[in-house]
Amino acid sequence: MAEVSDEAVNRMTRLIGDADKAECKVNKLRCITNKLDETQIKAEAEIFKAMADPCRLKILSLLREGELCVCEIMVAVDRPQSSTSHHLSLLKDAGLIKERKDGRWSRYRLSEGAVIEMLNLVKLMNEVKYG
Amino acid sequence: MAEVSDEAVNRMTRLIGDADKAECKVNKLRCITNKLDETQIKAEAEIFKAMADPCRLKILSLLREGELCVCEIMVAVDRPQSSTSHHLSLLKDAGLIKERKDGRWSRYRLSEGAVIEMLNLVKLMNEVKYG
DNA sequence: AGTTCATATCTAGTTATTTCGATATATAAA
DNA sequence: TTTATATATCGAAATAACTAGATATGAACT
Repeated sequence: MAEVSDEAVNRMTRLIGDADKAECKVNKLRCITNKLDETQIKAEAEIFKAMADPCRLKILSLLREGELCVCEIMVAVDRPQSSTSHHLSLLKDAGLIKERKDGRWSRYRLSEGAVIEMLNLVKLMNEVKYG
Repeated sequence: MAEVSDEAVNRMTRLIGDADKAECKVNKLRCITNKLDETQIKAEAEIFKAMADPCRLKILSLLREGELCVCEIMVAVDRPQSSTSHHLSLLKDAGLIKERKDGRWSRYRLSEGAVIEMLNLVKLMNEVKYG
């Protein structure tokens, strides 16, 4: 009966008592995670990674006010040009901001869509946590 | 007139031409970021950090199905106990999940509130990004 | 008290990220 | 075509995060 016979099933059997039920439970749990597309999960993690930095969150907040070029952003966040540019390219790769070349300037703006909602949501979550 | 006389203003002056206008612009930009509470921004970044890992995203997805104990989660995500436990404590510290002690078991569930919305939002963003 | 089992914490090795100066690219003006 | 300026990219050092084995804690059972 046991098709998935491994440590996990043994452990689950000790937990539940019945070996068949245990195997069933393990299969069910594995089934949920197997259904999750590994590539998609990674891509989603990348989006969160891009937002997981104070400086980049500041940049996103700034861009809520409108389009800005790198030299304006670096002044606002008070970081050297290379750092600012690097953060911007991470945000761009994650799809959170868009770039528009304009002569020697690169002007950045928020991507249309869910970025602002995301910022609002996390603010809310934080308020709930402390508040 | 120049109260904030530094490199940033000089740079902005070269950009804009007028020194007073430049100072004004720098002040305005700095004002936006200064208004952002450093502590709050860091706390928000911590929340995103907690979500910025494929394994932890899997755990959160799992917990959408309901409360689970560590030994069930470690089976589902196929990681050793210590790693699983570590990820769970990060998620808990970020306020994304809640713990309930039950004998020798620790049972975890999603925090009420915006966690699910966040997961839905990032999924949407990813779909928009690729299509 | 001793044993067992679920979970947490510690530790060290590895890998990823952040940071910023230096350099490269590219546009525009002289 | 030289010069200046805005931005990107490189490189290397510092820091942080992830991983997993080993050990510790703590509850339940004997």
